[in-house]
Amino acid sequence: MFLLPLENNDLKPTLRRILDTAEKLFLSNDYHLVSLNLISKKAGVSKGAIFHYFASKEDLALAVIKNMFHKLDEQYSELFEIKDPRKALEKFIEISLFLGLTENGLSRFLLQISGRLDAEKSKKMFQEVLEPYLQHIAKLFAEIGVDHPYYRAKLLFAALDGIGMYHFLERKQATAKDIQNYFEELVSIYLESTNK
Amino acid sequence: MFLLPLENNDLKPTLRRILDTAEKLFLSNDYHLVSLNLISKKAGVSKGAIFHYFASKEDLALAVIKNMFHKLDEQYSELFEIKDPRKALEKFIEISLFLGLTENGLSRFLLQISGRLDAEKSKKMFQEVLEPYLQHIAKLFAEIGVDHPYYRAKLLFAALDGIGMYHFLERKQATAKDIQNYFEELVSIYLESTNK
Amino acid sequence: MFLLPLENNDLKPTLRRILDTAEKLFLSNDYHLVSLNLISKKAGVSKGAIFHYFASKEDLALAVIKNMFHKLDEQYSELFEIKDPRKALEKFIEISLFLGLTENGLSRFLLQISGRLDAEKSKKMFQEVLEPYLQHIAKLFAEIGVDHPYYRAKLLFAALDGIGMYHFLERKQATAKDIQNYFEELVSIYLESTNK
Amino acid sequence: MFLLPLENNDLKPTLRRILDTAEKLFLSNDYHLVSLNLISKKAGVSKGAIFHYFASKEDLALAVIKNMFHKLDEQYSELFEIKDPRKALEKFIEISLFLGLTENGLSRFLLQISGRLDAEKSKKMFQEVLEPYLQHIAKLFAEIGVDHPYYRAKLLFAALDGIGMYHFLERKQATAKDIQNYFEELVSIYLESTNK
DNA sequence: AATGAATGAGCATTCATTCAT
DNA sequence: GATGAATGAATGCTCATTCAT
Repeated sequence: MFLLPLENNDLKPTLRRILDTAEKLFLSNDYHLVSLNLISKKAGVSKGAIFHYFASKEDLALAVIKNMFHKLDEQYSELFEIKDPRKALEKFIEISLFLGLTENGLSRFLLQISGRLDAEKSKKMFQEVLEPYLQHIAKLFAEIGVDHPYYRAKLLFAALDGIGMYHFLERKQATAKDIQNYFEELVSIYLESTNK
Repeated sequence: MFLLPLENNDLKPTLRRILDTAEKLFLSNDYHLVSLNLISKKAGVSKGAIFHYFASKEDLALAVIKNMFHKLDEQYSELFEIKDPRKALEKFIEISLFLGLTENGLSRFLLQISGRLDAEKSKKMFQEVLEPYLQHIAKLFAEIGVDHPYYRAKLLFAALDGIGMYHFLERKQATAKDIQNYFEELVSIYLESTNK
Repeated sequence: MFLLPLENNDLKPTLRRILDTAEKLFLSNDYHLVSLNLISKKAGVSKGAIFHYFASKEDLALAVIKNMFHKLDEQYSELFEIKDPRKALEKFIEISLFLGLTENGLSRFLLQISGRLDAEKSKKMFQEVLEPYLQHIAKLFAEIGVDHPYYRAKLLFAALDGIGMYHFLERKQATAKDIQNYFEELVSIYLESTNK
Repeated sequence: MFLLPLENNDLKPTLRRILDTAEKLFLSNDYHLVSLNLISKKAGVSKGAIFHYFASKEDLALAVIKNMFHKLDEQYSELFEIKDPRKALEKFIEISLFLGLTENGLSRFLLQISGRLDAEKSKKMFQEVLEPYLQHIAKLFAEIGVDHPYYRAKLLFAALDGIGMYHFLERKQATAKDIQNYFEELVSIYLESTNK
């Protein structure tokens, strides 16, 4: 959708295992608790192999983030085929809620990595991986006549990310009922309150 | 407001200095980068003194969180005097936006500590420090006739926390104009779309 | 003689052991082959203890160097009581030959540490530990009427250090005969060729 | 002059590049900072290629040393044509001063490699690369009637090497004036004080 | 002959924690 | 109450070396 396609199939098996293992571990644990030792052990490769492919742990983390957004692109690809902006936004909320509440580590991971980057790099990461999504959703909000479409898009993203975080804090798996209720509320308030 | 009062004045100066220093450092830096060594140096107390008052670093972090929410209580205390629920919610959004966008470290810190706690402890922390606020805001939403007041309250909190996080990722200080726009959108989204 | 006295007796036993062990190891082995692991093991202290006293391996190495020059000061202290500059120079050569040929690692160690320091620090180290000696010897050469006393002092130091290095390369312990011959040559050429 | 001729032209380009790159890097950096990775990258050959030609890093370093002394032979070759031993020695001092003060890495490199070799190998290296030069200069000293020609030769070498080392420590580029003064002093010290 | 992926031992350093004083 | 010396496990990272191709 927004990022260049990544030929996952071409990756060397060792690299493949490193990326997959790192992703799984980074998403569900604090960055500092995921040591390269742990990754190498779980991935069944030597620690040296990690450094053969990545210059540093930070580099690996960044690669994992990009890789994840590539995968997200596929999940969101069906949005493009929806012509009606209101329907497209509903679909976006539906997909995001599902992704955010089932696999809630991405925002947390992003936040933590950002805390280790300098301003320049963090901004760059934001613009590379998040801004394209934001722009797209803002355009849809503009089409349905929202006053500040970019601000509203950001608030929607914030709410979606935030909800995942709250469930993480509560250690409460969202039920189908929860998701249904969030969905109804979100659609009701973010999409219906347009023509003020 | 929601938490037991803490007799700050009674605190021993050493303890006082530890808590204040730890708070300042934890809020603006990654948990792992704030070593007890650093805290003890900046606070001008010995490392041993920290362990005299807290059983572990985690314990200190938890104490800092509680202490911060006590201070937040004061900031939100004026909410109580507002009778009109709609006005009270507007005030809440206004205060939270200001706090969240000027000093955005709290949610990040909470999230990071949570990542180090087991399910039981994280849930307990959530219920002690966040749930009371959520309940209060949910009650206000109920008063203005919202369908799922608790879900809406959570979505509002999520949006407010999330916005701070996005500005952190972007490394972009929110301008007065930004805050104004967020405020208008939030009010429009969360307060105007009541009577469906 | 040139450096402030160091109250060795006041040193904590742990620090004492670290310094002594590091000195012994650094003087007879390549810097990189002397790991902190090795030092801590041979000294019978924990690795952490080293970092309790020194911020880095480089810091420890620098401390060892200063410590050694303090000890050298004691060896050279008798020079001060000699009034006749020619006799003083002879004594200096005698002491230096003995020290340089029996314990020949100092120059090598100095050279290697210097290679790891930036220009500023290396120059500073030179001026702190070597320059005072050079100045003193240059003054003695001036007194006996040498044309370029500072250059000659440096050449004498260079010859004395260099001889130690050559014996190190040859792995040849200098015999009493060797020392006697070097002494005669040095005195003959550096002290007799004055009045050109 | 002293070493067997090396048919540089016959060397395979890969080997040629490895040797040249390694020499440049070893002469200006600490042995441990010059990794095979670095050499292979700078030389534009694979790491495996290095191991194709040399059994180990140490082996490569030794080869570089031999190669360098072959090149030095060319620099000193004009000495042979000088019949007057005093003139030959002056020429030797002049060349050595120039080489030692402009490119002072050789002695340091030799010393460092020696620190990693066992006694046997270091002695062998000394005898192969340095001893021939020493013998030659000692013979010249003998011709001008010096008492201990071999000791004096060694002291001259030591002074020449040592001077380079001092300039390295001081991080002070020798000026034309410095070289002139050193030259005058060295001639005065080592050549004028013959007839005791 | 030459590549470069992969290894694993080793390194300097960090840090929460303990404990004698 | 308070100090700070001492510990030792763990971490990110380097690097010479091996080996299948």
